[in-house]
Amino acid sequence: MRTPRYLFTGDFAAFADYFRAQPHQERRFRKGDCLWAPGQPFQSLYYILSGVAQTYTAHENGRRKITSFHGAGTVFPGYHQQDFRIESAIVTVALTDLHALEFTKEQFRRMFAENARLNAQVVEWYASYVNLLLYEAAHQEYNSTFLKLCNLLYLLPAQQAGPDGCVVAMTQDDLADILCVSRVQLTRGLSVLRAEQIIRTHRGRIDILDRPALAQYCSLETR
Amino acid sequence: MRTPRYLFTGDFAAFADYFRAQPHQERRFRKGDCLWAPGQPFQSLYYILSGVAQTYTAHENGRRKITSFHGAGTVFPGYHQQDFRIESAIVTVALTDLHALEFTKEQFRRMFAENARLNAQVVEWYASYVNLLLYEAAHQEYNSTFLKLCNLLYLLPAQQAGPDGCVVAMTQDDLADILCVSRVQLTRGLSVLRAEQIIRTHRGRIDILDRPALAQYCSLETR
DNA sequence: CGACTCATTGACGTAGCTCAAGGTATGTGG
DNA sequence: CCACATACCTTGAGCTACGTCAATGAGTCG
Repeated sequence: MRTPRYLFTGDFAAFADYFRAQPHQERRFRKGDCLWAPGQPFQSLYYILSGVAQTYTAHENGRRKITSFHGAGTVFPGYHQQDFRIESAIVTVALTDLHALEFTKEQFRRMFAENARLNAQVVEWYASYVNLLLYEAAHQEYNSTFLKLCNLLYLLPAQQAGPDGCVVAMTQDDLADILCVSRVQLTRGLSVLRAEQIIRTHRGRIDILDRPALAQYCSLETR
Repeated sequence: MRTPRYLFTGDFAAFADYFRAQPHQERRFRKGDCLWAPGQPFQSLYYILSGVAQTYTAHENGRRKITSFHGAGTVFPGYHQQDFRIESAIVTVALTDLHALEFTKEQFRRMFAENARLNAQVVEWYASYVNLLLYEAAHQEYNSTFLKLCNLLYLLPAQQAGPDGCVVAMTQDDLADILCVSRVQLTRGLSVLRAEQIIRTHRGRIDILDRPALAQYCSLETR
């Protein structure tokens, strides 16, 4: 049974050749670029060939919530026809140089209509995104900051995880923006884990030294 | 541009005859029944003919988060093939007597594969659910309890809203479980709105007397 | 080597939680 | 129709987790 993931990669890898053969525009973004101008509903979809992007929602009070990360072999944002109010607050920014194929909604609609395997995969991708959001809205919501943090550190490197020695390469500011907690409170949680030799902290990076011990702190829903 | 909705109705109304003509099992639930035994991943999907169901996620600490409501003309849960860990914590309970068509995942898969209009609608439904969850996880997360409450009261009757005189028929306990706040704190918010003649409170019911005044309190994302 | 970003820790204020007590509708059985 | 039980609602008091503000230290880069 699948646990939530924050980094999406490879979901649409099987469609790489198909996508290249369809009408599209090839796009290259520099580290730090936005994939589209913020402030309006989605116009286009991107199939990422290489690089990683980060998606966050800007709040009118100035804060932001980082929702997810999107790497090679995935399509973002999710395909749909309706326009939602909240889309104008969603920003997707390249964390590295990024190479992608851009499709208009209409181009994607045509592929969706003609390719049954593709539309089945779109639905699976949505289900997976709903799973992440449900985990955050329904489960993490009731957890203390410290438990939220342990859960996040456990889930983030899940796809690459060995028994020990995995790495979370992210600033504490960004971790705080994923959990919607203050950077200060996040640091306090990290110091507890550091004191117990479960993690080592660095500038822009956290090493997870003892994943089994970390798992002990996590909620049942997470392990 | 669409704002989030908590009550899903009619999304699949156009498919009523189609669903009836496909292999299924007809089911009737009494008020208070669960649509499926909690504790395992989804096995079946339900097309609701009449009645309303409530979906919530049980937290291991004993609390629960009410996610959404599902009325006539909708399918729940969303169709997909993967099994997610969190599904075992999701409960859907009939709030009224309820009449539905039950489909196995396999039966639904066949309809999904053969009916292009249906699979397009499944995607639109998912997009709409993601919109609700993003609103809660990314926007409401940063709002104070009072602002959360105003936003909720504004959105709940949105589909039936006249300029004034609409009604939220729900106990304060349930409202608190939607927002993941304590019942006590919710009551305090209601007393503020009551003092300003914006609402009137009753047992199991809230009348919204002055919707424009309520809107003044809501966040930009909500109006 | 200076400037900038990122990380850490302490002091303090407050929103929201828990506990507790009492009030008010609604339903039920005699 | 009344007595009683059972929700549901309201308000107060005290505690605490977490946010803000502030000062300082530690990596990294041009």
